[in-house]
Amino acid sequence: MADKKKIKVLVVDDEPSIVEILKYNLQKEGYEVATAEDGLKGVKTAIKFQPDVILLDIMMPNLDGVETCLQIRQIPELKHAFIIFLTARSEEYSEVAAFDVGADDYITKPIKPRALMSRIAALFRRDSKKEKEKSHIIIRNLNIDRSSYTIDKAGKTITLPKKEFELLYFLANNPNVVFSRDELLHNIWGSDVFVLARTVDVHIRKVREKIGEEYITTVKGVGYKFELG
Amino acid sequence: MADKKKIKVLVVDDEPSIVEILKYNLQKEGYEVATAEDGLKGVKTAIKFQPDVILLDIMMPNLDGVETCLQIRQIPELKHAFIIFLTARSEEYSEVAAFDVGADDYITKPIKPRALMSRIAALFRRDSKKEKEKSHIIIRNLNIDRSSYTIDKAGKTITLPKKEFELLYFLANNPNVVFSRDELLHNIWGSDVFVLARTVDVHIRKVREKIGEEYITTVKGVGYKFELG
DNA sequence: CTAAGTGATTAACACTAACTTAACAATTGG
DNA sequence: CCAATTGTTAAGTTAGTGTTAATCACTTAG
Repeated sequence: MADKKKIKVLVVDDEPSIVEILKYNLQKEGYEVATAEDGLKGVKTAIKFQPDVILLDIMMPNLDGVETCLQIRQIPELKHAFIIFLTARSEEYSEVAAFDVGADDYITKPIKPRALMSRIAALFRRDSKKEKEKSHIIIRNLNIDRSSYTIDKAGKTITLPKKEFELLYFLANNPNVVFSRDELLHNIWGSDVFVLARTVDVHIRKVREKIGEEYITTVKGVGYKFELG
Repeated sequence: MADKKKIKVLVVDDEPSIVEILKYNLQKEGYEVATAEDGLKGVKTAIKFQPDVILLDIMMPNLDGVETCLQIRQIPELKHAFIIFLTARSEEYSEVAAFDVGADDYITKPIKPRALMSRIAALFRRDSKKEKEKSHIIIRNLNIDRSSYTIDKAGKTITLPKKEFELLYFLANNPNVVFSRDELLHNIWGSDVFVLARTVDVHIRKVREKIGEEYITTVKGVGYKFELG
């Protein structure tokens, strides 16, 4: 949950309807979207926008997809952007040419938004197994297990709701460090969520209720910390 | 699962003679073989060919083995491919770097084809053993049998449809680990199928209906897990 | 070939835990 | 002692899940 950073997608297509459909769906999924209507503008926009993913129509005025891709691949900052071609039909020619110029994937029209969304999501999915292995803290007599959202304490297993768990997990990961309510909100809720700072208090209260009062201490005027020793 | 299907091996090396030797030997052993002459082409070929094993020369033009490996590991469909590095001499550096970027094994030149063949074979023997051992799980009072898609519970035998069974089977194989709907979709449905995440809910519902409510628990905002204890 | 059946997926609506807010009580430190 | 800060409780709201049913794709029986 730490990476709240929005993934940027650039859509380059000369058909406004397709651009709109893609833009709508991408934004709905939480991506930051920029668009361009031809290859030339696509390259310019890419330089400024620094996208993580570029969707390129093959057939466009000014610069076609293949040429555009070539140019984009010249730009050092965009070398590692993921380029996906959109092709009208599965022309064997296009497919081969696309990979030759450095495309990473291609999709044939008509585009099924859901399939495309899930394909893009897959690109950025982290290896969940590895993540899960790392996510286990043993501190004092608590056994905090991220993979199951549970706390083991003296043989008893307690399951916490998401926010409560994240809160305890975050504090336990940084023991003896005091965090203000705002810092906690920023780290756990994310930077684009606006809730009252005192909401934290209520969650602290519930965590204390469930695991005991002796772990999280209040530093008046500052915030909370996980107590070691 | 893919017992009968040919195992696909991709050889990436810039020395044609080595490529030929490996190709010949691999084909003789019954593998399906593709080749590429540098890292860049290797990545592209890997995407199309979807190999199970990738043999990567460390020193190559365009992209060296380490970089190639990194790129390949980015691709979701190739995350679980076995990557074996081929190194000129046993350079300490190479070995460390190779494993750091996600290599599964490495072999020093000069290559002895027979040794390599048996090592590749071993990879899949190991894997298939795991599969076989786990084709039958006994957990809590459930007796989950993959070969017949049935669950035995207190003497009663319940047969589940495929998806429902796979879902229960997967969760039971990783007890106490919470999986998001997306993770379940990718692990059970596969990475190239696009269904709504909430489809999982319906299957969960049906499994619960058939085996009882006490096994699979919901972690709200996260996903589902198989409950132990 | 059609009918009936099974399973998968989607969509719609119902429901509830979790989250947020607000209001008031308790406590802390100056 | 009093102002500020935090604790606590409870009520309101929402997001997430449960559940049912309709639809679709496939298979099977007649």
